[in-house]
Parts: sequence; structure tokens; C-alpha cells
Amino acid sequence: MSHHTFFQSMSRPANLVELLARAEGLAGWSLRELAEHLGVAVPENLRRDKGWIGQLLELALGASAGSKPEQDFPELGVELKTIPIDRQGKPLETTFISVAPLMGISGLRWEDSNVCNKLSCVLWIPILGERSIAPGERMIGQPLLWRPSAQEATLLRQDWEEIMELISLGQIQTINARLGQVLQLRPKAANSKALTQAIGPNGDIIMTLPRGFYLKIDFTRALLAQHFML
DNA sequence: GATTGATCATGC
DNA sequence: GCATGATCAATC
Repeated sequence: MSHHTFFQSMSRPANLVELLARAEGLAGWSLRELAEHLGVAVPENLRRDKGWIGQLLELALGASAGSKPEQDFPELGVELKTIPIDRQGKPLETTFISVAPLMGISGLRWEDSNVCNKLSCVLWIPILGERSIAPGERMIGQPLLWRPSAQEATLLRQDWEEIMELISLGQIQTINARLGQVLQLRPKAANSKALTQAIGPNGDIIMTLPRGFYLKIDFTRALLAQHFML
């Protein structure tokens, strides 16, 4: 895809085929090349711009902006995720999925959860480049449109149900990132002073750090490996 | 080197 | 504070 046609197609993708074609057209570009053609400044590091790569790809692919708890392409049923990988194809970070609800969760089913919704169909965009490589020099990899296999869906559901049961039983303080086979619960907050309500051990209300669901590295590594190395 | 808890920017 | 986008960095 030439740069000219890229700019002509900067609108929202009309369908899945168009979205995939755009994503594939970005493979091989450096983030600097993409940023320059979008008129976006390139940070020297990501310390103060942790979401820069994700936002750059959102802009390039025409994802809906905003802070709604929805998929990036609701009309296509697709969630967009950039994932940093090393030269072996191994993810360098866990993958944030969504904030965990801590109150009013009785009766919440997996099928109706944000985690299930967002993971039902993900467009993965691998970003090749370790921390020692400046953001602008990192490379965009081949995209992968993924839907969980039956086995993957079972693992995700089991972890989600186990974690949510503990939360509903007032045991959130006992949960750490080691719980879960493929999904983990960790703090997701502005800082350690940002607090939100949760259910306490005695069924009372306590203040605690907001938490988020993250995919563990081994899970995303296997997911990428199955597609790219079989 | 991998992991887990902490943190950064932004809009509303 | 909560939602989006995540990575940082102290500790194991």
C-alpha cells in the first residue's frame, strides 16, 4: 500500500476485510514512519507516553476514540490490541483487558462480562522492539485476527469466574497476580492513592485499589506462536 | 530475566 | 474516579 492510498483510506473501515487490509498494509512500517505520515510527534521513550503506540495504531486504523467500555470497532465486533514482542516473538508485557467491577457484581455472568466481550475477537498488532530500542525505531508486525478456541475460552472463563467469586466473597485482598492460569488481576490506577469501593471480608465496604484484568504472557505467547510459527 | 505491584497521559 | 491507551521499575 502506498502512502497515498493510505491517506485516502483514513476513514473508518467499512468492514472486516477492509480493516484487515489496512492492518496488513502497516506491517513492515516503523512507528516513526507511521507517526510522521500521521503528523504525530515521536517520544524519545514511553515513560510519560505509555499509551502512545496503542493510540498511534488506533489513529492509523480508524478506531473509535473515547473512553467507553466498548470494543474499538463495535460495528465489526473487533477489539484492537498492540502487543510488544521481542525478536523471538515473545510478548514483553502482559496485556490489559478491562477494569474489574468490584461492586454490584452478584449474578454477573461470564457471557455478559467486559472481559468476554472484548476477547471475543481481537485484532493483535505485534510491535517488534525491546525497551532498548527507541519507540520510533520499533517495527509494526503482521496482524493477527484472533478468536479464542474452545480450550482458550474455557481457561479464560475459569479464571474469570474464580477471580470474580473471590471478589464477591470479600476476598479481594487475598488476590495477587499469581492467581489464574491465563488471566490475572492486578492494580490498574493512577497511583497507589487512588481508591475505590469493594466488598470487605465481613461483607462491609472497604476502599481498595482499582483492579484490572490482564492476559498473562504465556497465554499471549502461545496465541501468537500458533499463528506465526506452525 | 521474569514477575508483580505501581505508575503515566488524557477526557469527561 | 473511571474509562481509554498501556509500560515502568522494584523485587523476586
